[in-house]
Amino acid sequence: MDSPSDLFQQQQQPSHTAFDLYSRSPLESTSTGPTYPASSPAPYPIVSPLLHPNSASQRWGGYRQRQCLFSELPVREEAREEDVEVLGRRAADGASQFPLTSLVERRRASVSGSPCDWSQDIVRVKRLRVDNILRRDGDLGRDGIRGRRRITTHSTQEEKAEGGAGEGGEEEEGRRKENREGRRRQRRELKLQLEETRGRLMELQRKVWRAYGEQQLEEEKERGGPDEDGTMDEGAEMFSEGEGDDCPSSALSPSVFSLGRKHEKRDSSQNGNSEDFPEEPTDLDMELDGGGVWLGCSLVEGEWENTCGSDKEKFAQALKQELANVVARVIDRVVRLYAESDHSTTPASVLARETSASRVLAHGTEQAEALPLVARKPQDKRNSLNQGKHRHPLIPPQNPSLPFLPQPPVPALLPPRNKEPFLPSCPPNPPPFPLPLLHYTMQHLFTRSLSSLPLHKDSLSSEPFMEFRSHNPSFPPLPPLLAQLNHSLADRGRDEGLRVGGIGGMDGGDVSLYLGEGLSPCHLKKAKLMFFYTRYPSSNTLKTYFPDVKFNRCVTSQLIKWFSNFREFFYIQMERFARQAAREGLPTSRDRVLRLSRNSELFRILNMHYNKSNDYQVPDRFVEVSELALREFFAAIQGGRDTDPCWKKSIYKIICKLDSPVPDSFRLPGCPMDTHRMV
DNA sequence: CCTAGCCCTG
DNA sequence: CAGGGCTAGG
Repeated sequence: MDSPSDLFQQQQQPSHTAFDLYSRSPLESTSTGPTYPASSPAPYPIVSPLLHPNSASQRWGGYRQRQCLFSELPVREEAREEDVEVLGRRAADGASQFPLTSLVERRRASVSGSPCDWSQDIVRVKRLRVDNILRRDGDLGRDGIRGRRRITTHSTQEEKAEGGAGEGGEEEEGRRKENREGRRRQRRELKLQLEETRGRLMELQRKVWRAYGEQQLEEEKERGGPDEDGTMDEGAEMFSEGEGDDCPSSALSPSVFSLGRKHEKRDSSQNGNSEDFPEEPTDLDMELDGGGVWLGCSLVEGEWENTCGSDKEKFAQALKQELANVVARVIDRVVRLYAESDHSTTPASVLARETSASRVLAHGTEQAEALPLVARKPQDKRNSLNQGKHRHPLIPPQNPSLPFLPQPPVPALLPPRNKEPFLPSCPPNPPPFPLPLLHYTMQHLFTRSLSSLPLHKDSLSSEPFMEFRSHNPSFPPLPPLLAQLNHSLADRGRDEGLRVGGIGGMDGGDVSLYLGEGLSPCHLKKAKLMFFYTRYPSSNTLKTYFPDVKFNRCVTSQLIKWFSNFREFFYIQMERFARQAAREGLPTSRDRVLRLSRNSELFRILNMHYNKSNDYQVPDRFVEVSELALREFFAAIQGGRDTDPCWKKSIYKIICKLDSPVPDSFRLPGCPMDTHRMV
């Protein structure tokens, strides 16, 4: 088993139903904090495994190391917000289309001739650091500054010294002088070592920076040179953001370090415990920067164990904060770099990313305004236009699920698609768009072993998944994954009682939701919701959108049969209401066409059938398609064509061309939920 | 021959 | 919604 699934296992708490999982999305739980995706590190589910030193984090060693390297590069605080923007855009630019791991590795390898260089440097630095700390501790111990054990030893020392003072004052004074001298020497040594360590770190960072910059430049050249409007090179930008200073030596003052330091200071001031930390800045205080360095870096177990209890807690706190921040930033950066490396785009993906991007841009005026000019590249011009049009953060600029609709055969009958299918379900708070992206990103990072989930690059190209936040593109629920991995569970899933036929109620979620094989009530529900988008799904589509189903002939034909039945019901209703309209005459039709409103009986019936629990916002497109079908039936009936035994076939032909892309959230196992409507 | 899709029935 | 018959198309 690869680590990803393990991580999921450790990370996820067992949940009763998929609905729980979906409804307990991080989006929802944090929806009150509008800016959290950018500034608040905590709630990323993906971060949590990192925060458990005993579990997943160990397995993340390699990753942590990378993260450490990234984090030490100059970063300004605002950069995070910018990253969020850029991340969104980049993601829309197709970030999700490639496995991130390969990029990271490629870049990593390209940083130096051999990857070992890095790790060896790091090891050296680490050793120096540990030495440093040990010496410092020793020094501190003698000074009685921190650590209870050290305090006691210190006091005993002092007692001894005082006892000696009674015997001979001069002798004592000399000894004290000696001590002072010794301490000074030691401090000097420490300083020197610190300088050396810093130097190495800088060198390391310089290497990284150079390598990345070069790599980026090369890539720029390859794809036709850097942007002409003076846009910063992304690679350089990545590591010099906000510093305006190419010199990596400024790397020692970025947020990572100051943050680590901040924590320590805050803690000491909170405790008011001057024994733990010196109040006035000393040379040692400077070393906290060094401490920051290794807060930013990985903390090896030995170091962890060496710290005493209270420090542990502080470190744990600081580490958590730091890790969360760093991970978020690193992911953002990697994604951005990664997206940047993708410049071959199909028209379709261009369209998709434009919609997603504009949506992202429209997601919050604050965020949109925070988007630095640097990030606005020429290719985003149209996005900017879009952004201008759809400035309101609550209003998505366009329903991305519709862009690929072929022109309907009777375009005149279809009113312009100006409605917002998800408008009612748009969140009152700015949608935390980076989260789904993060999730997907991390899935890309770690999903290789979860190949059963078709969340790979090609499957995300035309996806309006950002749009679908209300249906919670959170991590795939664990149960299906487990079920896929766990044969006994899957076997149980095959039990007759858990199959669709044997179950009545499914709306509250069912224990059999994700048992890996066969189709569950949840699958049925999902299929019905999918029908809102696609009336004629191919078996490939079905496989794509039911990743937790083990497909065989039987299951496939059952699913196809379901859709066949859905169509049947659909057409029956259309015909029925068309006939009724033909009988009764058109209702006060200003435009002399049959309209299908959401208040109509027909709509109610359709909604009742495909969306029984009414927890899903029926997309406008479905209403439009239904309306078109209704008109076609109506026209055929009025024209007397219904005498032809095959008269429906032409209508079917029309309708089957009106399938629209299914939202990405349907790719996740389980049932997509319009959670917003549930609130 | 297989499959998708429609139709009919229960 | 499932089962079965039927047909068209690959």
